[in-house]
Amino acid sequence: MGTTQLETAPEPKYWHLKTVLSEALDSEFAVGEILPNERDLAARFGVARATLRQALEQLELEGRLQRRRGVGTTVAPPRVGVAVGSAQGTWPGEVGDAWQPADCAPAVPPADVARMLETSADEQVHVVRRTRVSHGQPVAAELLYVPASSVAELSAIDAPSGPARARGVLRELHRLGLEGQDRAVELGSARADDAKALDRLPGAPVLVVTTRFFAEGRTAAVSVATYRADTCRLTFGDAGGVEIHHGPERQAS
Amino acid sequence: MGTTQLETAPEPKYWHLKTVLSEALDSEFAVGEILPNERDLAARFGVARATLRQALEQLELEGRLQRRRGVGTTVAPPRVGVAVGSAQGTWPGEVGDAWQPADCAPAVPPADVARMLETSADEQVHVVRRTRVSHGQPVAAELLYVPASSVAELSAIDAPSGPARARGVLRELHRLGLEGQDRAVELGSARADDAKALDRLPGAPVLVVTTRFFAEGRTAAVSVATYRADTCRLTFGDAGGVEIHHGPERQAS
DNA sequence: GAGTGGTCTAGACCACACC
DNA sequence: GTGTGGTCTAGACCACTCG
Repeated sequence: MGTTQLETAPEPKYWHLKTVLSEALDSEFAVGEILPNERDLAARFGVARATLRQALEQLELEGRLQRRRGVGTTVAPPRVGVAVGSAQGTWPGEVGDAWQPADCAPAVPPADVARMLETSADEQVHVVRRTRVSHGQPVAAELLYVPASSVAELSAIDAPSGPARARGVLRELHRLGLEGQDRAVELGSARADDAKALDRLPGAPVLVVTTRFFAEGRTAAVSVATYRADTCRLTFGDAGGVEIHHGPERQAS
Repeated sequence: MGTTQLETAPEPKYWHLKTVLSEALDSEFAVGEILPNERDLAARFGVARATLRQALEQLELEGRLQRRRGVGTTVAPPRVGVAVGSAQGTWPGEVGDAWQPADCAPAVPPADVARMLETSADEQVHVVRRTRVSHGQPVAAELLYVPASSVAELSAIDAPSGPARARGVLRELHRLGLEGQDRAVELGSARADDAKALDRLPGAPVLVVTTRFFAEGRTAAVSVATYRADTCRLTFGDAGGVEIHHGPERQAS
């Protein structure tokens, strides 16, 4: 019989589906447009809904789609560039930083943070909650851990918690001379409280930026900021925040 | 593994399962240890395999587990800190960089890269492939795009492609004075070729680091590096690569 | 070959947004 | 209400690793 061409195509359906959808997004849909619902799309492509969802999940992970329960699936705008700090470093709350202090309360930090702060395992520190908004959307939630030793002059008259306390802690922190900082980025999944602040479901993928602030020869504060991974592109360096637009195509080739 | 009752829980099963498993990993398993297989685990927790898998996927995303087809699910070691470049910036291939040049070939860059390089949409550039190894494991794959105008003196005698060509392109690049660089980090999913280099399945979550190198008043080269998101923590700043341990890690039990 | 994780199906019900 | 995405089930078969 004729030579049958080597098939060699164990490419998963959802992967192929993702490619097809990705190309359709580029050519046939505008940003913000609503896609057909998952049941219709699955039927149209002749696959089970679960398979279709696997493709959609990948596209959402890459920031191409946005899905909202009760609403539908929409085409996401390009990721926004979010400046994550200049090389020289600044204290949280100094002029020009994009964070909005929300609250402050004493708490025992997680073990890994306590290790960086060199506090004992059960020692309370000031925890300042802040959020960051870009283009009208919340993009990040932060917990800033400040040991009492870093804000020794903090007025005992101020309220023990609340936004006023948060401002007081930041103000006292600025009295220290910032000697340097250290940053790390990794992938994580949103805890319930962060998910709420970011308007996502728990478990949503986030970029976790851990910053250590050095002053007086030790770690004076630690910031753990969680950014929405679907909508954010973190930018570093002197030109941080500059417009580097990624086209509709970045991964497929 | 006691049967938790506590209804009134709009908390999804897989989420609760993830919490239970996470705590079990902290207290009952050592790094590298093999977990029971998915069918047994699902039966033990009284859920469908798909639900159990949803919990495992999250834990893998957080770098707690490693799953390999045909082998099993193992407890992952803590993420390795990978230095992603100092603030002052260096050219790719200068002394001390952790990349291994693998290959070089001419190709037309993706549209977004072409935009940064300010080359025309169909103009070929040198594409240097490099890989990065840490602790014996491949952690990143890179494509470095170098327009011909940045390496004008490149000897026409050299081979048009291959490792020797890669070294030649890097050498010529160093003749330019590096004026600055610009970096962005975002979440992506591994293309087929990157997945192979990283020993992962296509679609695996990766951290994409895009670096723009400036020289002579323009963008002299662009690097797109994809890091394994499950095993890597990207570190920035002067103390890059320093040990900052995250998470409840357990060495042995 | 046996055992593993990866893919896929065809249903079901739930939580949420909007009318 | 209706319609959406989110969760869950109980199977099936495939691709891979290893003895």
